[in-house]
Amino acid sequence: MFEQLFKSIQEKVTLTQEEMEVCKTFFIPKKLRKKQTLLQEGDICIYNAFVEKGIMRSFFIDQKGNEHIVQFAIEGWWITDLSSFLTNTNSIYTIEALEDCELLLFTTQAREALMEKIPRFERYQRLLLQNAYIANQARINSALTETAEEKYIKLGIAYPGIIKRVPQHMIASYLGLKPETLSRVRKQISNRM
Amino acid sequence: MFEQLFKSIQEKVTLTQEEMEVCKTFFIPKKLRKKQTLLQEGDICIYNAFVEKGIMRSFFIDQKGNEHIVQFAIEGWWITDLSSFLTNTNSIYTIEALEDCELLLFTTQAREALMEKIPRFERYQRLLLQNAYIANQARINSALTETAEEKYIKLGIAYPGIIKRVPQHMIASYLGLKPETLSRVRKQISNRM
DNA sequence: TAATTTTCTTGACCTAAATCAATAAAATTT
DNA sequence: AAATTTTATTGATTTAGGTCAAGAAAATTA
Repeated sequence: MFEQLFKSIQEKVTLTQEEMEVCKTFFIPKKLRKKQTLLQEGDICIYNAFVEKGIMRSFFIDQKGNEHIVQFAIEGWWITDLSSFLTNTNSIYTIEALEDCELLLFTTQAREALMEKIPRFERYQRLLLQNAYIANQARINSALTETAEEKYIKLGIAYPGIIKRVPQHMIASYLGLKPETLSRVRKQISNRM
Repeated sequence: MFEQLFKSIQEKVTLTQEEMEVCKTFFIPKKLRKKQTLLQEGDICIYNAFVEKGIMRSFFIDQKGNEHIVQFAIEGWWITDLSSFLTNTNSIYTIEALEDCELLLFTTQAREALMEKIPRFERYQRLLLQNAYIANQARINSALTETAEEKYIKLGIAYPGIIKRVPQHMIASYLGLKPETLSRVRKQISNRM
């Protein structure tokens, strides 16, 4: 149940066996079936969810009624509405399982308490936030500079696992493209090979 | 010299008079003339810069030779290449003064040391990172959902000071538009009023 | 204040991606 | 296995914003 989580933590900081045992008690294991939601738009996001198994997505609907996927999370990744989670405000995102999932839920309080108890855990959390920030920065630059084809190819290189496991129209949504456009982009790429 | 900085800190955490004095010793005051740079693309960004006076920008040039402004920073804001600063890697951004500026420079080491010495300062730093993350998230959503006109109007509402102080083609660059497009957008808006 | 550089505007035209519409193929559910 | 829903493809057309080019107005510098 905790393999992925400890793998993720040990990549960034070192915890003793004892600390890892303490750690476990702060997480709530939770199974979600495909299409079930962890968070509904408008609610306050009280969990940061670590994905042990399966794949999740967060998305929102804009004023024009278009759905936009904000993030995918596969095994070993965290997913939450960080803005809502950190500042206790209503979420604009919905978080949903795309496959049957096994999650480890981490509440705001558990997070505070565990950071208090295990200082190195705070470092882990800070590094996660840094990485999330850097990934977002890259995504802004991508949205501003790349063509549809470049975006798709780069995503395929960076996260081949996601492209294989997620319906194509959701990849399109994540990249800010229409499904028809992504279909055409893919055709063009394969025509050239 | 430190008014803006302490104002920024006190908005988020409370420091004693003594702590503020300690704080001061960790910053390097630096004046930059218009067009001078704090960071050149390719260098490692060793400073997080706080703007006491003036206005700074960070930008990069993409493969196609187009310049993209990543951030503006006016009085009371921080500017750096966070990715380079936090992970000690070569920067892809250049950071430049758009007006004569007074900065307070904060090195990686000073940051670590001050966070060690004044724990509440670590909280301030964490809150800054959170805010930066949330702002970036909003910017991605904006890039993905808004028209040129919406982007410009929202920027004007959120940061009227920036629109007034920065050349229009730089606003365009920040919004991911061409200067001609922004000029036309502005004409359309004023025609309707 | 003349010269240069930077900034902004406008027109004509182009293009990448969106939109609308129709099918077809897969996957799920009954 | 039939019915339904989800997913993907393809064609015709539109459109928001980009590109190219020229000129004017401001701001800087000499």
